[in-house]
Amino acid sequence: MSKTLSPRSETILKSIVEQYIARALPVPSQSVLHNHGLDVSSATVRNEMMRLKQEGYIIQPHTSAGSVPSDKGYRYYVETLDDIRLPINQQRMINHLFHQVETRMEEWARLTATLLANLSQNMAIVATAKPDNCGFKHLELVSIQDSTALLVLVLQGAVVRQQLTVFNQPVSQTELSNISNKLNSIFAGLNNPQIQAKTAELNELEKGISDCILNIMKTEDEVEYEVPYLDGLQFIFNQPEFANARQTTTSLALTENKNLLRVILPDKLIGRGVHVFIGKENKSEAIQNYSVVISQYGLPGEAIGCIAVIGPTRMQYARSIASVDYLAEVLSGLIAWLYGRKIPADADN
Amino acid sequence: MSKTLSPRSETILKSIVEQYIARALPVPSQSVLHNHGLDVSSATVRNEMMRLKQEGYIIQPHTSAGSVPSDKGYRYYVETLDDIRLPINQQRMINHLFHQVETRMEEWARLTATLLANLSQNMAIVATAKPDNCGFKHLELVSIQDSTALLVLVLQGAVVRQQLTVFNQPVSQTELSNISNKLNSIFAGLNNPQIQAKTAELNELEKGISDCILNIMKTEDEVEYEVPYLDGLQFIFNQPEFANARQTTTSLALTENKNLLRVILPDKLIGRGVHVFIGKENKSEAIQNYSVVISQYGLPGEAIGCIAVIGPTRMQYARSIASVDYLAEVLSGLIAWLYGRKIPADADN
DNA sequence: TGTTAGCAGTCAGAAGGTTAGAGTGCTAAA
DNA sequence: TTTAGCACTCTAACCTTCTGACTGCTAACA
Repeated sequence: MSKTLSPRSETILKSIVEQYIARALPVPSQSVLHNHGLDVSSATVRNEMMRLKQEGYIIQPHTSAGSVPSDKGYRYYVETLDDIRLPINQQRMINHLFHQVETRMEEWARLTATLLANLSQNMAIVATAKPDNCGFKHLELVSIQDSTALLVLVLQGAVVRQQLTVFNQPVSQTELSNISNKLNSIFAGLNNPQIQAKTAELNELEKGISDCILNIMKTEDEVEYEVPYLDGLQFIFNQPEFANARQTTTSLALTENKNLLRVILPDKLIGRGVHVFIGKENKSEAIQNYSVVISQYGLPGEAIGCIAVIGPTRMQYARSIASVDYLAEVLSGLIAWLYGRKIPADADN
Repeated sequence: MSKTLSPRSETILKSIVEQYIARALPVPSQSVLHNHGLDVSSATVRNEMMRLKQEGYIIQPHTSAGSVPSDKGYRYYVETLDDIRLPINQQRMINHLFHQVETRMEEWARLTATLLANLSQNMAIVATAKPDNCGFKHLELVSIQDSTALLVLVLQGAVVRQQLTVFNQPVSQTELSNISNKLNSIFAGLNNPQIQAKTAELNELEKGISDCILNIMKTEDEVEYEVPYLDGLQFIFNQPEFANARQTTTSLALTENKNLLRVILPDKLIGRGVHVFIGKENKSEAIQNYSVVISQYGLPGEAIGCIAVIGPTRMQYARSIASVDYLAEVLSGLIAWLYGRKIPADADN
């Protein structure tokens, strides 16, 4: 899609994008000159800028103003970015922090969200990895009182779900243990339809429990992503461009909180790696003033989660891309480990 | 603390508070007249308002402006409120919704937060009920792969906690089951120090597991409240008084998200029922522009949670108080049921 | 053909001044 | 104690003016 610009044009565009990202003010030709050590006059830069404007890479807010990158300008900038790896010391810091919560899975997403938000200085969203087709692993019934029990269900991928179960008559812990033992041996490793097929051989009480299990598993299968972890909302609100657009921002970031993932996800994330959607490139109108840097993680075909950074189109793309990339790698490594798969070679250094 | 006002003064103050709550604009004497059918002239109202101002119930932003209630004015208003029960149809709606999630405990807090936010049209915080002294109930070890197991711990009050455990050598599911059976019979019903006393009689592998258990239980005991559920942030941001105070609001509501509970909780919540803290009455400076309507719920001495509404001092107190009151009752009923206690008589109609 | 100096032209935003009217505070009379 | 009436105050809206930051263009130059 990107016509190539001459090296000088590219330098100028790059300078404009970077200065605008840094200062959020239209960039005048003088500043471009000053920033990059181009050995030409501001008039020459102006000529080039005129061409960039004609080709749609930059926009002038008004006649006597400097230039602001357009979505197309940002796109060119992102495509010509190089060296977007996270600095080694930050990688080490991340590894260290993840090592500390290695055994507490529920912390993985939270930590990722916090790190991602702070690294990118933008809002971060982390959806936990969900098994594609969740299989039964283990059941436990713990008596809470006479006729109420806590059903604890462990599914594939170490997903734990609990639910209260109320019986018509009192059921002792011994009976509960017998039931769970029986169901554990019958259901081991099965998925929803397979379990459904087995329910014929159960008595009424067991049937009730298995219905409960099926219900939970069905819910798990239907949900596309878990409720995502969110962090760094404050970065969005502190952006100067949103100083007067409170309403818009608010409705985006908060009201839609729960379906935010649906909003930012494009129809299909094709292939692995980091994807960037700039402004109008987003399918959802609600975020066409924003950019999204997003990546899936996990084991394709087994468990897929996704992490993303959302910020103004004027965001630090290099930082965001590097952060998303690295954290997706780290999470993929953890998931692979959890599923007993080989950790990808580049995820553990 | 409240000196009583003459009936007419009270009517005027009430009118000012209510109009200011409704419109967020200083209330002129004319509007007071118009609002309440007082059979006097605006000059008379002005005289009364002058007295209210001198006694600190209302404030004038500037000489030629209408009146705005002070914290003291709001306080008087709240104390003289009557009939602050939730309408029956709303109560029924709430009961219905809770009935639908009765068995899914993790939904209780989320639903409460959503309801509270929407009923009060303000930000709602719900901290789940935490057992005072959490006792061991049940342990389960589920093999994840050769030398990794998922430890699922059920504590008193149907609290479920999970954690991965990594062993030095492979451990089979049979071995794991033996260990969990043994520990279950030894630890049943015990609390942290009691379990610690029993660890002498364990072998190394079991010791590792019990350390893990102790660790989780210790963490549970130390945490005062769980990470609270939050909803209705959008209501705060849409308040007109925060249109230009983005920074302040943001730092309050988002940055401090995690310790928000600590911020809003007064040093000691004495007694049951709903408490209201208006503006400067709050101990934490960060929320001295806000009002907090808060109530504990649960079983005193066994499991205590807390729910609160936070909004501008210009909030709909009647609605908020009624909502907090009723939802705390409903939650208390659920907790009582969970703990096998009698449901308080007034919580289930 | 590309580069540059120079300068006219444009426009946003700040600064300053004016005005309208909303609302009070006070006074004097009922 | 209440009220009419009026002077006074102060904000917010609306001008106008001014400044200076930048561009866009032209004509000369390499």
